[in-house]
Amino acid sequence: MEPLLIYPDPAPPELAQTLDLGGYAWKAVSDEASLAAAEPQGGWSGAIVVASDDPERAFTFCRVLRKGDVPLSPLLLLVSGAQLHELELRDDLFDDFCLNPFHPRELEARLKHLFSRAGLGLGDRPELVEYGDLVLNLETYQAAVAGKPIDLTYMEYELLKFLASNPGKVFTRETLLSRVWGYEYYGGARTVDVHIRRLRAKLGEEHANLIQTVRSVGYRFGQSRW
Amino acid sequence: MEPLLIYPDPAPPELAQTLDLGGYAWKAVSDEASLAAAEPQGGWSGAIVVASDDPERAFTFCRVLRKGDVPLSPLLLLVSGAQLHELELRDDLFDDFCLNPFHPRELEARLKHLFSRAGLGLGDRPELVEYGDLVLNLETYQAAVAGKPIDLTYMEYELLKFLASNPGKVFTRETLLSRVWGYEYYGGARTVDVHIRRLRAKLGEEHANLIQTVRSVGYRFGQSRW
DNA sequence: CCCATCTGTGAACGCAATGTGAACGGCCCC
DNA sequence: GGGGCCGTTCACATTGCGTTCACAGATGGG
Repeated sequence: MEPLLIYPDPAPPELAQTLDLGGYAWKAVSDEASLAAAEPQGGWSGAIVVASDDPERAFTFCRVLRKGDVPLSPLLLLVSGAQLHELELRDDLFDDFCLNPFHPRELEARLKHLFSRAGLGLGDRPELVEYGDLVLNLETYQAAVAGKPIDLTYMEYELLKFLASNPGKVFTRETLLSRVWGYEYYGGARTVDVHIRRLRAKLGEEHANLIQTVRSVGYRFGQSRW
Repeated sequence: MEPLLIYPDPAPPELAQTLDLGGYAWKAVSDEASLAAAEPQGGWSGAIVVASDDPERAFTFCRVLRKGDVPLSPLLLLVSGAQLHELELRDDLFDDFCLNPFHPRELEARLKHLFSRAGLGLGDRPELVEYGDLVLNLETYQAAVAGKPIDLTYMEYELLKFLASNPGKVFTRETLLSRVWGYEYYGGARTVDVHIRRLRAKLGEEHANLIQTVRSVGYRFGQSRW
């Protein structure tokens, strides 16, 4: 079996021990940069990301994994109990999570379950985000409105994807910066404005109202559902 | 949102309490036979099966759920730590599991994650403030009276939210200024009057009396308890 | 019934939040 | 190295709306 990818490097001793005892091959990496170099011949079989220490960096790492040429899955996240609330709105970043400190048997059970389900091929449906006339194809990074493809840059796409994945919800600029851009941001909340404006322009006059301004709060995609 | 199916009946008190506190609708059934009869109009939104007590029967129950006309998912399994090994080779019976006794926050996090993955963006029900015909959606910053959306500015919304969150209570203008506008706010008390007036106007003639003037004191939302 | 006080009302002002166009600078690919 | 792409930032225009004011109407006490 191909090795598991562990983040960070060095892996926590308990984790390393559990994996070793369970007979799993694994390799730890310290950051995104060393990902490619560390990748084994046959690729990774899955990943475990420990988020207890530095959640932001861990989430960023997950994001990189998910956006790779071959999205890495299954992805198991290790979080402390106090950080459970941080999982919200980040469900797309991982397949399962486990509380840290963990019970070795629980971790093993989750790994087995994940691999089993991955083998069932449940994940081979085309991943689409749809809302009204808008369609985002997550596999091909293409977007279309009313059947017509529109050309989005990377950031535009990511922003639209996030918004369209949570229709009706209002997000502050700060939230968008941290969830879409992925790092704590210093300065320029206006960056969001500009991207919103370009999105509206590319959506076309007819669909520009898909993104609404909520004054003094932020932006909202689509209509609320009552 | 459609209710969750719980097995067995009666549901364990901690589980019932956690679901109630989390705002989930649920219904417990005692066996496969009573499944059809208990099924709600819109079907189930998911299921939680407690396997701690009688694992065999619980797994049988899961099997029935999975083989129904409409396979029930997501399906969350509650197991005790000692039974983790029983999960093996049964991965197809459930989507996720949680150790029992469980931490309420972990259970909620797993539910949210499951719903999110299932693509039912409905996993997180909108947080609402309701009073009579009035509904405030805290996530979308939208308000509606008798089903009709009304357009509120930021301050109007905040003021109404505060009032509607404390129905029947009388607040002085000073209190409102400090609680809604902020403690450090130095402004004329008449500002409150103007916002109240605009709120009444937007609520419509029929519902303007939701906000009552208490002369020489302040304002009250909703009916007094006397 | 009158006056003091409180509240409702419409309009006006001014600031802060957002829209908009343009320019800068990093990055990658010819 | 140069040129295009794209994310970011800045300066300026615009708009929304929170606040204030003056006055009218309402209320209640004596």
